[in-house]
Amino acid sequence: MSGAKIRNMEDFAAVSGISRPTVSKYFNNPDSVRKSTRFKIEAALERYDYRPNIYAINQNRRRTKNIGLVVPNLTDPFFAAIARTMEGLIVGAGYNPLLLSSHGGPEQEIANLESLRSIKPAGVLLAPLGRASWSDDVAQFASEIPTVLFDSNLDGVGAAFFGSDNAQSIGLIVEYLCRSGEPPSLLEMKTPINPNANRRRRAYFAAMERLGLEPHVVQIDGTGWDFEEISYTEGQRVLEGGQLRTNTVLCSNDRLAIGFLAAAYDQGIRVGREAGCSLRIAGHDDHPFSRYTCPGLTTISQDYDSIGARSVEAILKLIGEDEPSETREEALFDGRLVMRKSA
Amino acid sequence: MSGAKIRNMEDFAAVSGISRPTVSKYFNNPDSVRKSTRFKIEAALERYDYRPNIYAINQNRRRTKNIGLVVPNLTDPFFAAIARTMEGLIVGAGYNPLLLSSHGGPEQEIANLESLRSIKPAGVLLAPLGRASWSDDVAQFASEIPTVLFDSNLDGVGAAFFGSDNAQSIGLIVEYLCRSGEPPSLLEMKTPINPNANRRRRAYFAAMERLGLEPHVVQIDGTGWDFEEISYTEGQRVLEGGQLRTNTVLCSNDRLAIGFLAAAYDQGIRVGREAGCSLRIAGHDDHPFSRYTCPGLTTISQDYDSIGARSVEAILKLIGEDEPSETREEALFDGRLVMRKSA
DNA sequence: AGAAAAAGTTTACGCGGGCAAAGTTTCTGT
DNA sequence: ACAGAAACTTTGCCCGCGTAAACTTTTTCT
Repeated sequence: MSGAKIRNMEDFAAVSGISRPTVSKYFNNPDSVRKSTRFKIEAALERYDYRPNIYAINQNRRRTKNIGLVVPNLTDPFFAAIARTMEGLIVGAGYNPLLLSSHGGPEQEIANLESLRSIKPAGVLLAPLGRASWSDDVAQFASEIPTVLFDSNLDGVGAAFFGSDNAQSIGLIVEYLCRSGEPPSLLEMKTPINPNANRRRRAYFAAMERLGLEPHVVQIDGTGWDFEEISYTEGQRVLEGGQLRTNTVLCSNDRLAIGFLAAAYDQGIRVGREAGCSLRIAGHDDHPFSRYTCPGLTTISQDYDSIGARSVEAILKLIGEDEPSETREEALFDGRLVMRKSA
Repeated sequence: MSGAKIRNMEDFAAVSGISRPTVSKYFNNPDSVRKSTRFKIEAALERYDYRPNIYAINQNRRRTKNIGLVVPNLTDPFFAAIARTMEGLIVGAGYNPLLLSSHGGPEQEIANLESLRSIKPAGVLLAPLGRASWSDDVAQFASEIPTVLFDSNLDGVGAAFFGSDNAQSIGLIVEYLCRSGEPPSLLEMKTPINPNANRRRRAYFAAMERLGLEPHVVQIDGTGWDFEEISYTEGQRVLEGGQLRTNTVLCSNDRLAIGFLAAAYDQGIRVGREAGCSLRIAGHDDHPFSRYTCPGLTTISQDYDSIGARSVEAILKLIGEDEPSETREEALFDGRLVMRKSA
């Protein structure tokens, strides 16, 4: 790096021996200039390490190179993980991801979208809060800025949705549980935040019916996102009150299962499918921590990779199009049974 | 909202009946204008909902209102939690947080800083990777942009550092363990990524010495950030090989403890301080899941709130100053013993 | 080699606001 | 009521880059 101070593209163009408009062209697409000039510019780049001013660039562009990535709750390792993979894909496509967490509140979700709006993102990937979301506001946003939903759906909102096929995955684990032991009760929150919870309940009913068994749902009280705490506290009550009809419980998600597992442990109940165990617990989502619960949690692993990849793919395609296509793309991916020792 | 389209501050100034420079002043600080004009502007704001263009604003400002927040790994709930509290504080102070995760790699850490640099942040809050960090590059960055370090320190880098007092916290838990049972061995990774691990080892030695006991360290192999996996796998070896000198293990952090707990469970070892238990396990950090391990993990709760608050406070002060003060502020906060059933 | 095509250069303007200077109006305090 | 301070208005330039038009140079191809 030389001593001369490069303050802007003008200066940089001067030292590289290329005109400013051409330099500008280079930064927008290095391949759009002749090879020889590209080399000149890149040579200068090494000597002076100049970078175009992002704010000046974006002021004049309609579409920036930013892609918003909004998740309900980064504290939940599930979302942290999926956000991470999507971030990688976005960067790989030459865009700049902006990660925002709604921290479980619809106000924050809308605030995030508003804050993204002022950044003029090329597109937004949104995992909505679900039932708690202010759908109308989200829909309004999605109608103005290319938006793809993932994880949980809001009917008709956004240009596409990718998530898990709860019917398939719940069917899979219910069948497994019935095949290998007593049929499961379903443990869920009475007022679930996430619409997936409702889909899972319906899937549970369908699966049980298919097997000719009577479904049994245990609903626990509690609001908010502190799932483990809720199922830990309420789980003790469920266990003490003998609310379970069989020795098997399918929790609507792993975080509930983790709390329930702790509740069972505290009551001295041995969990697992081995001899000497009096309770089987299964979950759904394959939470990063589920591998290290005691015993390891049998669960469903969602196909994060596909969901992430397809979502990013869709938003990129959407960005590329001039006018939004009329059809809303929707795809559900199969879950995979992860057998551990809890059930 | 009226029909007239407001395209810029000029238009908005017109409809609000105030001159553009004064409107500009208002947006920079609503209290800097007379009350009557503020009302006029705010009235217009309700009718037209105009927002200044962020890019145009930042292009001309020396210091933007952005504060970078870089953590080593958002997948780690510990950092997710602390990032969340800091985000709140930053927003509360009228700044705009930009959350970035280094995903455990020094390249990504530097890439994050570089990407922040081009955004011209007012300041940056950085929890460095630690030993893995490219210190020189980080130091270079910190010398150009107001930077405050937290969680793990890099000597002399940045204007301030806030973290936990490992000497105090490790002393506390070692004393508790010795008082309540057999003295602990220390379980840690052979090549820890985080410099806190080294401080904790030294603190362990010091505490044991103070109590007139002989320290005993068990170092396990493994690289990367997949702590649970490492201690789960290696923990089995440790337990089988009888590498423990007593029935008590202090893990360098909760994530290691979680893996080790799972390893013990798999071997049929009952963990806890109750009768019938043959192993006590303690951790450090009070990981969000430590409450739901089986049994609940006895650990040290770091004073996140203070660390977060002081870090944000420091960066705001730093931003406010014209010239950086010469002295590097450094403060360590006490940990709190969290007693659960594992030890 | 000659001509068309491709790429680069000059020149000029615009984006949406920050900011400074000079002048005008409105608000304080006595 | 009046002076001085405070706040506001006008005017005008600047930031750093995108981009268009008109023209010149280089490349490519028959």
